[in-house]
Amino acid sequence: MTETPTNKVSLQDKRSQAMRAKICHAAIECLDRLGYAETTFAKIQAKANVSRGAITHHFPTKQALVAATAMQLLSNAQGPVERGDTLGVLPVYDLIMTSWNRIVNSSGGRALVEILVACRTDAELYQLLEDSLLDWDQSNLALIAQSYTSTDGDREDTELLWSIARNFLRGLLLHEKFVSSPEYLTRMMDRFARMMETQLSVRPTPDLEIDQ
Amino acid sequence: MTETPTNKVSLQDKRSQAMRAKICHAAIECLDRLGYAETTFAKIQAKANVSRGAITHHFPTKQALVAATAMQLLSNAQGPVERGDTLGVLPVYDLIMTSWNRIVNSSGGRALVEILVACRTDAELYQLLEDSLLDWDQSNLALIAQSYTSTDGDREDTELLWSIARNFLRGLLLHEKFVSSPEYLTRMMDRFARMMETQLSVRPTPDLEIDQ
DNA sequence: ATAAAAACAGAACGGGCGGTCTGTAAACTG
DNA sequence: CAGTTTACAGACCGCCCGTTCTGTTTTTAT
Repeated sequence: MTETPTNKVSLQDKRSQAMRAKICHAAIECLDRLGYAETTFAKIQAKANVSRGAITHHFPTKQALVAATAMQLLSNAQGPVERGDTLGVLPVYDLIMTSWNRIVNSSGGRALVEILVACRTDAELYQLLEDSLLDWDQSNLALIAQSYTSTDGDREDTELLWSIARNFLRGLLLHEKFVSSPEYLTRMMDRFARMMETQLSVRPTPDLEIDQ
Repeated sequence: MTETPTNKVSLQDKRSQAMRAKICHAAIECLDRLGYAETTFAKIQAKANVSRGAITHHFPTKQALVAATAMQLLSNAQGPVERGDTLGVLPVYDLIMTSWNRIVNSSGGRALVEILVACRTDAELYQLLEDSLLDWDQSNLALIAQSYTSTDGDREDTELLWSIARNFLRGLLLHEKFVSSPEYLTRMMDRFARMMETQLSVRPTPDLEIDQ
């Protein structure tokens, strides 16, 4: 069934989704490069090369746009943790390093932090994102717990450790510009990853069913 | 001696400094409660109960005001790490807990994070604060290294560990609103503090000279 | 084919922002 | 005590922001 006769996704839906993705992509770049405050409709419009009406049509308010952008970022940030460059499960050390290099310290990761910070003081934005972020957190922890386990074998401890790692990496993002030298940041990452290695390990019996 | 003969600090200087402190204090509250973007001259003016002219007289631009606020926050955040409630040096576990409760997760700590985030994308603000923040970082690490030491006795390792702790606590601030329950946050703190306990310890020979 | 609805396009607008500018009182200087 | 400087006070302004509103084109339903 290559051709789906009863095409649920109409031509309009496709255009719509493409436009929304285009706008959100531009929003991510703006958030990363300009920060939340300077991320304005005009800037997004210019970067995405779309009209003003297109933006306001799809996103009635700025918070709605940012919330939609955040949700897209979350779904993007979900997968790559486990399947990095290699097909199998990464060693703990590499998991930390890859999370930093590919997820947190990326355009999307930095944009997400901007949004998280904005959520702290923007009640409307917070309300739009609260549920999604809690869900993401849960499923992200579950994903980790599938492939990794605390040395004491406790499921909750595994999740705690990974939560700690995530928060450390996010905090590192704020500190990055004020680190004395790039090498020092490398050493911090190395030290943290080595510390985590002593607490966390790859689950001895990997999942039998591996998708794709 | 109400009248100090060789008065280095003039009456003007006193008024000036008092006004600046008043404005910065209001700025801290605004940054904490409203975030950087919504922290505006008008809001600060209202919260501090001062005139608009007073603010613009002391701080030519918003960045200058925020930078001055940040410097005040840094000097406040420097001391309390070591001498918490007790007079002596805190155990590592308590050091972590106290740092969170009294420093990072305080009005000033949250304001500082807002400023750090703003620095990432505001070149002018970054330039004003770069040196001060690097200096603060150095002296903060030195302060810790005075009272604590890595289990392997290495000075640099001590600093790395404390840098890790600081970044974790800051990251936790971003995540705080999205934690599933307050107890979970407590458990994260406990888990992290216990992990740090295995790496860091109170220096066996405390400093002989203790100021004040 | 035709009507309705959705997807844009872009002008318009009120408000609040950061920054400037002028006026006044207090504090220093000689 | 005169004269200058500093510390405020508050009006003012241009700009840009988020939002709204009115067309125009494209898709969809009948």
